[in-house]
Amino acid sequence: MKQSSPVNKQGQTEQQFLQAYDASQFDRPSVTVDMLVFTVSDEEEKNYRKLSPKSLNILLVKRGDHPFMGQWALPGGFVSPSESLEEAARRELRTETNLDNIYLEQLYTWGEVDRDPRTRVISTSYMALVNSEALEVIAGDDADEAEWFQLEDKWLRETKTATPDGSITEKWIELHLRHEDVELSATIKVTKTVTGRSVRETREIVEANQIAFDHAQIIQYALERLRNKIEYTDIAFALMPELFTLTELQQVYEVILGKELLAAAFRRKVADKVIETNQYRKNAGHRPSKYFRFNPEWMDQA
Amino acid sequence: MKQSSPVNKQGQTEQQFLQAYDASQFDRPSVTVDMLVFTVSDEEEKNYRKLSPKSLNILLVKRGDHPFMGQWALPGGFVSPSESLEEAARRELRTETNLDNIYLEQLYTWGEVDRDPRTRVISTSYMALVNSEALEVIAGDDADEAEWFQLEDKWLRETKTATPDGSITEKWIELHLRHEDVELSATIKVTKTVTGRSVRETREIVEANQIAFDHAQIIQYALERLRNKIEYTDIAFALMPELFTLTELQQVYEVILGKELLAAAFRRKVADKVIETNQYRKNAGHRPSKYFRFNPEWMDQA
DNA sequence: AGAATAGTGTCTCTAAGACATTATCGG
DNA sequence: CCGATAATGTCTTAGAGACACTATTCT
Repeated sequence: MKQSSPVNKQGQTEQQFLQAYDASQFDRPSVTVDMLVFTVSDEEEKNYRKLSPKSLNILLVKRGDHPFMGQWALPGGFVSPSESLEEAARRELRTETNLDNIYLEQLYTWGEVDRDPRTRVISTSYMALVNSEALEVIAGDDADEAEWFQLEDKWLRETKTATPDGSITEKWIELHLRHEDVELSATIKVTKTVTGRSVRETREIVEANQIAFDHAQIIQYALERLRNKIEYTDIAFALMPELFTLTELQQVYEVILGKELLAAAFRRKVADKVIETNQYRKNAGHRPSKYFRFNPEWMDQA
Repeated sequence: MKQSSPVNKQGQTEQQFLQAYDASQFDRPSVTVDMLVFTVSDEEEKNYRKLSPKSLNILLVKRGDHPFMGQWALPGGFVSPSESLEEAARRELRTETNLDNIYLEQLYTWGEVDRDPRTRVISTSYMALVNSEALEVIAGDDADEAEWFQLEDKWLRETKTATPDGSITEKWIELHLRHEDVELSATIKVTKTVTGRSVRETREIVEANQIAFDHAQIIQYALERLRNKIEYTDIAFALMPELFTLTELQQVYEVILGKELLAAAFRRKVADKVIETNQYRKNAGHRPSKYFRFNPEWMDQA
C-alpha cells in the first residue's frame, strides 16, 4: 500500500528519511503503567448464621526509595522499549500477583507536568479485576511489599457556584484505605465546570495521607469508573470465582455501588447472565443456596 | 506532609536523591496527542421543502512529509516538556480550528511498539466536539492542509468461533471518508475474546487506503465511543449551535447512531434537557419549528 | 390545495421498585 | 421451634416503542 518512490521537500525517499530520522530531537517524557488491581473479599463474621460481609480491596505496594519513601503507591513501572503499553501492564500484573489472563482495561493516562518529582512522567493506568479466591497469591516481589487494602470512599460535601455562562460544581470525596493496622486516607476534590454546552471535569488532591504521588486521585477515578461500568457491563463476573451464589454476586454489586439492592429485581436482571448448577452451598444455618456460573453465551442476544 | 529526613538504602535524603536522579536512564518513547475532531453538518438539499440531511464529519490533515507522505492523518503533535497532555491537546485544537473552550475528552492511549515507523511513539487520543456553525473556522495552518471528511462506517460481517473455555468473535467494519473528490477507506477487524469470565477486545487494521499510521483504527474506536456516550450523556449538545430545533437535535442523534428514532419518544427523552425559546425557524415550506437551547440546570436532579 | 415537517395523545409492552410470601436449612 | 437466608409471586410505576392524529407553514 505504501509507496516509497515520492520524495519530500528535502528530496528524501521514505527509506532515506527513516534512516536519517533523529529520534532524540524531542524532549521525551518517561512513560509508566500503574495498575489498579481490585478484588472483593469476605470479612470475618462470628455469627455462624449470618453471611460474611464483603469489602472492596485494592493492591498497593510500599515504596522502598525516594520519593515518597515508606508511603504506599499503586504497583507499576516503566514501559520498556520492546513492549506495548498493554504488555507492560500484563507484565506488572504478573510480577505482582502471579495471575495471568485476567480482566484488564485501560483507564486513563495522567499527564500533568509535575506529577512526579523526579522527572516528567506520563502514566497510563490500567484496571485489573481478580476474583477473591486468588487473593492470597501475591508474589513475594523482591523489593516491594504488596498488600491488599480495604477501600472505602465517603461523600463529604458539594458546592455549586453560578458563572456568567454556566456553573462550577465542586465535590469533596474522602478515601479510606485500611490494611491491618495501617490506615491511609485522602481527600479529592472533583470539579465539574459547565460552560455553555460543554462540560469539563478535573480532579485535585486536597490532602493525601501516606499515599504516594497523585495515586489517591487515580484510585478515586478508578472507583468511579468501576461503579459506572458495573451497571452496564458484566465486569462483576471477573470478580467472582468459578461458582458463586446469587447472593454473593449481589453483595459484590452492593459493595461496589455502596448501596443495597432488592433481591427480587437483582435476580431478574442477572437471570440471563448466569447458568444454574445443581450444587448447593451447605452448612450455613439456613436454607442452602444454589451455585451458579457465568453464562458466556448471554451476549449473543445483545 | 512529605518528610525529607529519612534516607534510602544508598543513604540519600529525598533532596539528595532527586539531585542525583538521572532522568535519561531509561529508553524513553516519544509522546504525542492525536485529535479526533467531530462535527455534524448539513448536506445540501435542493427541494426547498425537505430538510437537509446531516452528516458526521471528522477533521484530517494531509501529510506533507514522510512517512505516509500525501496520505491523511489525524491532527496532532508532540507533547512538549512544559505542558500537560490536555494542554497539548488544547493547543493542537487551537492551531487547527481556532476554537477554544470546546468539549474535549481523553479517549485512549495507543502504545503498540511499531505503530510509527520513525521511532517508538505513544499517542494519547482526544475527542473534541465542535458545533456545525464553527465548521468554516479551520485555521490555514502553515504546513498542513486540513479538511473535514464525511465519515461513515459499515458493518461487514461477523464470525464466532468456540474455544475450550469461551469464544472468539471477529467483526469486520469498513470506514469511508469523503471530502469532495477525495475518498479514503479502511477495514478494521475488532476481535472480542471471551476466556472464562473475562473479555478482551483488540483492534487490527485489515486494510487502509490513504489513511496514515494506525489512525483508521483510532477513528473506528472513537466512533464507537461517540455512539456509546451519546446514549447516556449529553455530549450531543456540544455538537449543536446555541439555538436548535428538536428535529435538528434528533438528526444529530440519528446520524451518529446510524438509525432512525421515533420523534415522540425522542422528544420525551430530551424534554428536561432543553429550554424552549419563543423564536421560530421560518421559510421552510412547512410548519415552523421552535428553537430550543441547552438547559444546563437539568443535571441537578440526576 | 397540498407537500412536508412540527408537535401531541395514547395504547402497549417491558423492566425496575416495593413488598409480601413461601421454602429450607442448622441447631 | 427459631433465626436466618433463599427464592418466588405480584402489584405498582416509569419509560420506551409504535402509531395515529392534529397543526402550520410556503409556494
